[in-house]
Amino acid sequence: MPELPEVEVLVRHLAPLLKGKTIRDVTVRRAKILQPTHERDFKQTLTGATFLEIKRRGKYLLFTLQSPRKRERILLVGHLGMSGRMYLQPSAKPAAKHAAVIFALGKFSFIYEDTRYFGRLTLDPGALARLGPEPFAAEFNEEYFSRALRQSVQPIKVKLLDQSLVVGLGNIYASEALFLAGISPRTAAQNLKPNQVRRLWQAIRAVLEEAIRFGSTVPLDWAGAGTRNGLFYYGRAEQASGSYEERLRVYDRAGQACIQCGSAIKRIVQSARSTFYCPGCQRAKPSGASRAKVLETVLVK
DNA sequence: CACCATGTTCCTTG
DNA sequence: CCAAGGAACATGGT
Repeated sequence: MPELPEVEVLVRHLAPLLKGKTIRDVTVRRAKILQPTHERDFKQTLTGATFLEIKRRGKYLLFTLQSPRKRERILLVGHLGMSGRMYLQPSAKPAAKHAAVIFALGKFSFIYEDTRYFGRLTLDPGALARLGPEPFAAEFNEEYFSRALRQSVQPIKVKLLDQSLVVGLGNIYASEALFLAGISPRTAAQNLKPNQVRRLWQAIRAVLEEAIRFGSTVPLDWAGAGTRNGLFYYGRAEQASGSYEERLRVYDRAGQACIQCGSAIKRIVQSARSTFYCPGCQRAKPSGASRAKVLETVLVK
């Protein structure tokens, strides 16, 4: 369940539940998830340690723990990959089929589950060094963004997935941000006009912010079975469940009418991944005036 | 059976 | 050395 908003909401959910809790026992069912940390070190370091703080960096979860013996602090780095989940459940309940790591905390256990095992739960912070600025940080300003885009010939959609440019966007929110900004996903990054760069910069923050707000107000079933559970970006799944409005404007809506102009949403493949966009609102050569209307309304909220 | 899936890393190519 | 493209990772849903 990755992409920044989902991780942010998860971190806010977990923080009060984990703070102050001590790990009494560690069960590793899939050592692959710990790489490059070895299972032995992992267990030895974390058994007896107490959770102090839980934060987010990009799509990574950062757990700071207090070592039982030494004064040293421990940094546990988590990433959900494509299908990872984290939640607490009563210790008596048997762990899920794809539970990769189980931390016994006493009455409850903290579970890291991952069907496809693409995620990580490791003591190695190496991946963090390659990350670009946080989208809501001051370093991510228009000047920085514009300069970085000027150096790339890649299609803008592909470039937005590059976590060294800015962290947090994934395949869903990259398409959503481009729709809000009224920019074609095929445009080479370096060919964006200054006003497009500004709109995109605003749109990135707007989509992520909107999604965090949505995820914070929706009841989420973190540990339940099925395809949902904290996957609040699935607008259609939520709608099927009853009370939520559709939230995604273009993602996974190929063939449906654009909410802004009525054109049929298109699906194309870029870098072997699906991109969704509106051929009416996101033209390579912008001509009309009816663009970025939705962005305006999102910015106002 | 075929194709698709929220992500990142590694290898190859230019 | 760098940028870009694609395969690989592993499992499940449709």
